Amino acid sequence: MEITNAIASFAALSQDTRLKAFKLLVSHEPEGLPAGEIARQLSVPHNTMSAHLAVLARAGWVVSQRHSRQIIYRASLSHMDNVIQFLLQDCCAGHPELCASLMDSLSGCRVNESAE
Amino acid sequence: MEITNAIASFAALSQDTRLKAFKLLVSHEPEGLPAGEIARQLSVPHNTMSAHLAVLARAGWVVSQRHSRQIIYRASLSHMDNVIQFLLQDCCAGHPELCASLMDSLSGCRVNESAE
DNA sequence: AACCTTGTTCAAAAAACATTGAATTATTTT
DNA sequence: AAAATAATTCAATGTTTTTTGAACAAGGTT
Repeated sequence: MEITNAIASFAALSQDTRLKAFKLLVSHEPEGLPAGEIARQLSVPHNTMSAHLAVLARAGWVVSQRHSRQIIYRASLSHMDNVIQFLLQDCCAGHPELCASLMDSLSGCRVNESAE
Repeated sequence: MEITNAIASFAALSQDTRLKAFKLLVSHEPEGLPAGEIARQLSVPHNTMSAHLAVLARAGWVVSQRHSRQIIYRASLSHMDNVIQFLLQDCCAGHPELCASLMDSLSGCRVNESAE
């Protein structure tokens, strides 16, 4: 991930409505939600929400797909992965102990692993 | 991590000079760097850099400590851990497969692990 | 075709943020 | 105690972002 991309990604999540919208979409994976439903749930006017969703989409956090009259938004988990990788980049190299601690915190999610 | 805190954290990294400064500090762990040296390496005026470092510190990305005339800044790896946990929060629960892929990408950093 | 629903785009005003010259604080050296 | 060094704070300016009423576009329904 380029630094320009990372800046846009962080900027996108640095706003209350957008961060909430993204979290909402993460918790509604993989079905997604229509734009209007997101606006309703967050009590934000439609056009305001639309502008925020456009920012999230431009940054890569969400993807959208028209489904008859509605436009369904979904969180992009792979983008989240990319951003986390960007943060960890120059870190793991010199400091594997941070990665180890992160892996510990993630260990509750382990799936398809033989050893516990 | 509270959402207010997360917003401030993302806002702090959504600016070119600050993101570069943080990355620079990450790659200089655990010694850290004095404020002036950071400004010099990024070709930014001292006072501008000072303002940016204050934002990073307020958000929790960096910590500082006076050392005679200089103020040494260090990246806070634990804060980075917290932010990543915040992002993964409502995600792992329903979708362990993302965590699995993340763990795969982190596997190169494994340390103190018996099985490869 | 007229109408309703769902969403986006436009434009203009308000609010928040970035930048930097000048002044200030803290520490060491002479 | 004066000077030099390292860094922060202040204040003013310019830039960007956020918000929202109004207009527009696309897709269905009657």
